[in-house]
Amino acid sequence: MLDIRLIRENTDAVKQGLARRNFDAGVIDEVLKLDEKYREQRTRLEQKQAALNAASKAVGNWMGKLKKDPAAPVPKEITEALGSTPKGPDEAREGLRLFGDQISNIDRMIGEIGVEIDNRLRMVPNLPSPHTPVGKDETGNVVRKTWGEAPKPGFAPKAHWDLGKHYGLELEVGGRISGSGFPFFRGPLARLERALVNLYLDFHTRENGYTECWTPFMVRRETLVNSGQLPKFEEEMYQLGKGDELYLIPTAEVPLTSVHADSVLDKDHLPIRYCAFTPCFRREAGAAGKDTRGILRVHQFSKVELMVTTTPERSEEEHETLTRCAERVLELLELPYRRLELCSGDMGFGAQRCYDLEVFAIGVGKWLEVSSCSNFGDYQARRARIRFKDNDKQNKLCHTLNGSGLALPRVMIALLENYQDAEGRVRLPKALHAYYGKEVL
RNA sequence: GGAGGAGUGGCAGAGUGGUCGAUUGCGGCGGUUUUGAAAACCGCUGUGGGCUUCGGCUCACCGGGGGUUCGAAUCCCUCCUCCUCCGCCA
Repeated sequence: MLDIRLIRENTDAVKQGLARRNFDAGVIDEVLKLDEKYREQRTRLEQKQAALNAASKAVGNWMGKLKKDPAAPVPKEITEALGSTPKGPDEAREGLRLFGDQISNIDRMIGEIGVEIDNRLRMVPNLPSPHTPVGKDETGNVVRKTWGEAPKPGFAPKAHWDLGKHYGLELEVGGRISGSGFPFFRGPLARLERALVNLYLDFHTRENGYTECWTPFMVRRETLVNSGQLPKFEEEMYQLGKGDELYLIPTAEVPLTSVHADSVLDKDHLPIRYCAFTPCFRREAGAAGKDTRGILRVHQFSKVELMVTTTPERSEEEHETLTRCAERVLELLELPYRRLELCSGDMGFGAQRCYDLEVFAIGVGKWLEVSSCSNFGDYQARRARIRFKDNDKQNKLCHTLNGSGLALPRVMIALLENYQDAEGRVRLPKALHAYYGKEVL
């Protein structure tokens, strides 16, 4: 979430940033009003609390003295807290009890205001970086680079949903078992899935210095709040019932971001780079009917995720590096792609800057998003309390970044469609030969 | 699933109702000593928030939440996590 102090002190800049995201900044004024009230009451509470603490301490001393001298005077702390002089210790205790109740009431009220502020703040997206192009929606995205050429076969290329039938793409089976959007692969595609995962992980761990992680696929609600999926995207999430209160992860970003939640990291250990293979579960609630043929958009898919925790000074640089790591996978697979820089209006909730990688698949004739590389700045770190000890010995918030490296289904689509020949054979790129065990699918 | 035990500052580990935000050790920082280093000795060393005349003042935090009490690390309830043993099962 955003820094309340930033909102307080740079209100206009915050509002302008949010406006670039088409976010109604009205909630900012509400937050500011609540914040003012919060601080006002907090000061009041602390004064009373201090008086009570002093008086409570004095009670102990006083009782000790009373044992030796029944005429020991009432300590001034008690008189000050109560606003009057009690006749004896019993009256003092009774008075302090009431005083304490009063304090709890204020405390409760402050707590409620705090929750109100938090709830609102959690719904406010991150501010776009100054580098982020300004735009309303996906039409404002900017193509930063294009790599490779889409093959131009001398025949009409088939889409993967037709081609895939020969290689074990059995959507009806998945549908029967679980429902639509849960693909079932038998034989070649199942093996290709495994080959791709291995290639990705080997590449990122051996060449790019990422540490491989294996994470839980179900997480607590709190974990989703840390990385920003909740409370905003409740309807996207699969949740387990029967009192388990667990959610299926929509991406490995979720568990990976929480690895260092609530900790102060050693600056010398940064940046920390993790990669993890996990299945991802998404309801895709908002995207009904859009690009759903074949395995273009599914409820369960595999992905290798890259995640970096670093210092603010390094995050821009790490963002470029991370994006390059994802791009190089596409280059290894010799698939044509382009890098889009998302504009302010199209960026994900927590991102301050984001690149999407899209691969071109000739069967469907479309650019398909296979990776989204985001720099979250300190937005996630603030929620998850991920900090580092800086040279000046201050604890500061880390910056977090992540990106897919890569998502499987759409890469499979591109492999099938771009590498097909007139007879429907699919010749695999060199990098996959050893992993797949054959040169053709 | 059953029975026990434990969660305290960067780490280790005291503390069972008041003067404890917390003894001590290690680590870290600064200093004395030394040609330099080590050793020894001395001092400092948690986090988050509010107020501030920027000198400070103050509140909260001993796994999370709630309660008892004038007062809780300490007592009670509850949840979470870890460990040990038993059972069951990949």
